[in-house]
Amino acid sequence: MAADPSPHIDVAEFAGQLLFRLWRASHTRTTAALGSVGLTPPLFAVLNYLRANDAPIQQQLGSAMGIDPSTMVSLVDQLERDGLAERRLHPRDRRAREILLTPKGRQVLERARELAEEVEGIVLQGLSPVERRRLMTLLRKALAAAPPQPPWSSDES
Amino acid sequence: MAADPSPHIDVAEFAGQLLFRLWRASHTRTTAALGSVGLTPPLFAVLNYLRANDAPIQQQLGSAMGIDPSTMVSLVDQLERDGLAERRLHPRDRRAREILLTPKGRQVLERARELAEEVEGIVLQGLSPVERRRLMTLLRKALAAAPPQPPWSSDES
DNA sequence: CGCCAATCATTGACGGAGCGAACTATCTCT
DNA sequence: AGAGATAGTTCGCTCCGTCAATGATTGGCG
Repeated sequence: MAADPSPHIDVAEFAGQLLFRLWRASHTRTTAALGSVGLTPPLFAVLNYLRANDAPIQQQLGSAMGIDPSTMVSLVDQLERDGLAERRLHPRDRRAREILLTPKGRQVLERARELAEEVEGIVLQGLSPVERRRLMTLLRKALAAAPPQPPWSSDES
Repeated sequence: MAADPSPHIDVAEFAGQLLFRLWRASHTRTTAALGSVGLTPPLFAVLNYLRANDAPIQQQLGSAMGIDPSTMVSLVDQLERDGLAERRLHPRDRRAREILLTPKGRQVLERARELAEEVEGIVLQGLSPVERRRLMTLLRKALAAAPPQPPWSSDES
């Protein structure tokens, strides 16, 4: 914490770089941890969304989390194949499929969430509980005010 | 900040997800902005490293930023092709190549840094200057304490 | 003085992931 | 009933990163 203790830890100067590095640190470990319950970060993100929002259709799922519809197909396929979620015909719109968490999906998700929390604890071990909360708050605030995104797809976690 | 104001802004609960989303917001715009000077985020990151560290060899470059050596080859290739950097034989170790910024590389980089700052201003527009600094500080602190990474490669920005 | 393991850079093959376009079925609106 | 929009799906393309193998070079150790 003095002048420049370690020569080759270049101080990343831009927020994007810092965000990326810390995300990557988190992502690597999260991927490993989730693997033990058969999940990947994107699947985990989808399950979390399903946990909070009841029976969304795929399109909602996708646009809410910035995932391309065609990518969402394979994600839901995987969840269905593993018995963690299932498609159900929408009662009023036969084009749409509601996505539902299965009991097994709920169980696996809860376990996965514990694992994710552990990982988070490790990744943020340099911060006190107060600082962690501050960080989350700042991230959320920035995100809420950030101009909206063109549709994307991808990782999460 | 009350109960649940907007239904489909799911509050991402995990730090990893927040980091990812904000990074993605930054990354998309950074990519677009850097494109106007012929750069990509990884190239930009490498140039920044060269700006701060004089004449590193490729292996230093790679390991310092967590980029796979084989990936680094093509990155340096691009920089060399565009005349932004060049390889030079290491005076003492003929296996190694020192990477050097060219004058043109310096110019382009400075311009790119201005662009990156603009993007940062947009992405973090929801935060006051004080909050931005706080965010950066927290990110740096977390990163410094985070357990080291297995070698990776990839984006940055 | 000469091998031997380790290291740097580079290449090529492989696999995975995301994206855009095209297609079917269905809805909505008039 | 017809026109245009929308949900989901499929397919192919392309880009990127990873891994193992290779060639040149170094440094250590008999």
